[in-house]
Amino acid sequence: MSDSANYDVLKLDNQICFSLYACARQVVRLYTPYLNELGITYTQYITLMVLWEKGDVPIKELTRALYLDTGTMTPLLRKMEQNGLITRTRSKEDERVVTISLTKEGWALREKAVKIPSAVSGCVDLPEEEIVQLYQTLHKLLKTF
Amino acid sequence: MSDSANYDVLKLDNQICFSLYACARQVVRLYTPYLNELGITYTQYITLMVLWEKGDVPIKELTRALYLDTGTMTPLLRKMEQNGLITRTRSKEDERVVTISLTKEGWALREKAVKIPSAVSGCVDLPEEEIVQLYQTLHKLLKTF
DNA sequence: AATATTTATATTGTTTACAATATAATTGCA
DNA sequence: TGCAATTATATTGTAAACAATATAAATATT
Repeated sequence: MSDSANYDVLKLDNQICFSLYACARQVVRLYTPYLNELGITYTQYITLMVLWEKGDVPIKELTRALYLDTGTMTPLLRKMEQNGLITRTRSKEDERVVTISLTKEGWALREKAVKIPSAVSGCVDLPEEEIVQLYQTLHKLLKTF
Repeated sequence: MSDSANYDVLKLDNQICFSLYACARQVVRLYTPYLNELGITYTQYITLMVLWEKGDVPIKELTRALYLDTGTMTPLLRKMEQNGLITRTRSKEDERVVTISLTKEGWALREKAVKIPSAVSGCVDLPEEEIVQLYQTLHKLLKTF
């Protein structure tokens, strides 16, 4: 078998990782036109989701919730601050901690954003049952990391 | 309900897109240490997979197979060319077309890469059945794009 | 208390990722 | 034939994404 090693495992179609990777990018792309209307990117959108839900959040908690690196988070938050969506406040109890808060503009975007999920889910053509199953599996997988 | 609009749809946990996005990045990360040993990135890896399977491939076909943009593909291929993994040949029948071929080094990587899928799948802690289901759903979804 | 370790954030450098636009070759059609 | 669309690739500009490292504050340890 040395010569005719079975390379089937290296076929793209057999890679669950690739389908995850490609699907994720395509689905994010479905959001883009809606997010453009709000003047935000997808990563900014999910950051806002955490803030809308939890209020003031330390950067550390944001990176954990979004599975992102500080090297991604720092410039992202700088941009959002420039755009007037958030503010940074250094904690007084622990000077290392920087807490992110929404500005009035940041809160206001929520009203518009609330229409996005249903608009996008209309673009995903899968039976409800399968979506639920997908959702559950992905969450289970996510917890193993 | 105007005032107490239901913002639950904007919770991160309710976003199938987010779980896709986060899972994809985490799974890609599982590959990184193995790919580092081969001196390639994940995107280079999936590009190589197409080439290993199909031989000479026009750029157009690569972008289609990988769901990537030419703005991503061009610098990626330039890098792989610099690293001696591939060559570019402009087609004689159609001067617009550039065909990518593997060099000896590119082919040689296949021997080492063949061990990666099983190594990584050992890191994914999900029942076989659920993985199959996930795989099928993702492929179905991918075809809708 | 002094030092080592840990923790939270920031910085640097490299590689994606993609929209928008450009360019050049090919095809379609009036 | 001649010119308008189409097609394949490249370029530009912006924003992620992450490893590796740096920095400064807090905590633990001797």
